[in-house]
Amino acid sequence: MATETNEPKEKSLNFLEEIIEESIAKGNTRVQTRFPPEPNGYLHIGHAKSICINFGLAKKYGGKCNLRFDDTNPVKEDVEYVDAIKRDIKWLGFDWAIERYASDYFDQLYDWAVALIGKGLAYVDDQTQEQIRENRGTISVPGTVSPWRNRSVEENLDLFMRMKNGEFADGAKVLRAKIDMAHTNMLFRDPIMYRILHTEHHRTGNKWCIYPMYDYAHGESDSIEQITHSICTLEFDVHRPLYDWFIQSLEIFPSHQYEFARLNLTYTMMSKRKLLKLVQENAVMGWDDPRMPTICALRRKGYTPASVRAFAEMVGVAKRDNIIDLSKLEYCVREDLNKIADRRMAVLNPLRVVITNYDAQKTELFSAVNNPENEAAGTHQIPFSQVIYIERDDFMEEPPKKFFRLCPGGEVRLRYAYLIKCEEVVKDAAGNITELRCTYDPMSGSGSSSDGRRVKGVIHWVSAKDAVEAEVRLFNPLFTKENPDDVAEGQSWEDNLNPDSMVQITGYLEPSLRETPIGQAVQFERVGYFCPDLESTPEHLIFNRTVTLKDSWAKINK
RNA sequence: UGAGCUAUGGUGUAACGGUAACACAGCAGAUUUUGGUUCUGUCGUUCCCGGUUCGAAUCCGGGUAGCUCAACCA
Repeated sequence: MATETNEPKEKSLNFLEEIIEESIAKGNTRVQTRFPPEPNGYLHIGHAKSICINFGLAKKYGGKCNLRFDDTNPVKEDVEYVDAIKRDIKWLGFDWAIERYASDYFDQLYDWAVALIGKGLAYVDDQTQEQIRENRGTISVPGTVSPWRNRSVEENLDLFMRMKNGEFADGAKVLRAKIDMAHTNMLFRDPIMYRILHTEHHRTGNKWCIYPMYDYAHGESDSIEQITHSICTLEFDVHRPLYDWFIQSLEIFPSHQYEFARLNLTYTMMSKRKLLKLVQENAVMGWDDPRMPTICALRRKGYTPASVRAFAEMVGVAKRDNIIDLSKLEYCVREDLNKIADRRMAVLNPLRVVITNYDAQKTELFSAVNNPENEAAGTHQIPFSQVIYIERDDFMEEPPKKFFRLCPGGEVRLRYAYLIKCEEVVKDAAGNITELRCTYDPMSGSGSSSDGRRVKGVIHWVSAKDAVEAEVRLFNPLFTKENPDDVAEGQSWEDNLNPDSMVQITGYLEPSLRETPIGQAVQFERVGYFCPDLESTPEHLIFNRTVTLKDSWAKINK
């Protein structure tokens, strides 16, 4: 009886899940991943994808995901970033098995370097940075061997120890792996393992003046933590052979690296280095400026963690370069907010309306549902009086044929309140509309009308004397270029900055909006989703636009 | 001009030799106390050329295009 078509369709696996399931099939049932940020900046939506992948995979296969800070370069790193990163991961809804730092492994890493020297696989090089660069060759021409490459094990051991002891200045010497200066993979041309940096480290202080490079530290850290699946982005693909080389040379736990394509979003800059520059040059208000793609900025704008997770799920995981429509992210946010956000009325571009046959002294309260999609959300009261504001866009003196809202002689429903009819348009000397004079149907309060007529147009409004004035910020993409990361040579991001990325206006809000908690988005009817800003106070409300509604009425104008 | 990675609708992601699917965007319509939400319909010669096969997005050969790599960054 049960037909095949009714069977729930099995969700297909992404390539990482396939790799894991294959290894499980071979008997390797343990799954251990890690999320390894460098604490040199704030996490952004691209990291959110990586977090969802790493924590998601671990959860799906009954494994664990570690948080490991890749803090091998003290000149760029800071505890400020460590704290922010932890906060953002938690906000996204994930928790790590253990928290580690590459710097926890500095002693072990040093011992392993000594072992590699002992095996004749590493040597101390006295060449200058420039000489090393020149002798590395290029992509098509082989490198040149260092004159120091054949030092004895004893001499290397002695020199490396003295490097550690602080006998040499920054840049005087480096420790290099001895591999192949003619290798087609540039990373195999005797990669640098340690450099001298007389810099205080945010965790180890002044204990070390030599610091391991990424290639030497990362795989080993994975190995120490017995990571089974070390997942990173595509640009690390060329590093994998070196990752394997160190692990094999050291004969330690064989972690493996797998690469996926990083997330790109239209009109969004994703390069951490460039984002830092935006902050440093005050092009934005800070890392959590609502125009930034950082997780803390999304939080400030009122995005929900669930919507970001849904987005990560929706974009999938693959190995080809991609650029995802920003509309996809916004869809995920709206989808979530549609279900949970309360509706409120707010007028952002006010037009004064006087209801001539309504008692000037009177105030009525109308009951409005908080969320038509969720009855349990309840209702709230909205004051109504003789003078109200409506949206300027909701009135047209000469309406096109399919315009359903207010026009001279026309009638609309004020949401939750009366039907009103426009009797007169008041203009100033310059011909600008300054006020509408309308009459209302006293019998139309509960959704009915005195004679059973119905109108097609329903508009939002606020009572002028009860309205709360608030700063409302409308955010648009920071960049006009579809892919701002991809700037031409010699061109800077400034050329692509959108001058209208932030528009600040004064809005008139219904009084209940005073009680909206910071960071919680509500829907302003027909306008979009907004949430109170961090800097909002009861005396001075600031609302940020979270995301717009689908703007289907705009096309009626064109 | 070396090596590696990747090619499926406007954008993403599936299909694992058997009639190319899902989502977003777009377009059209229905419902609606907001034109939102919800619902329905619609949109493709799988980068190219050749081969294997009854049958190819999938396998093989050869092209082409895009991306990555020449920090004492990660």
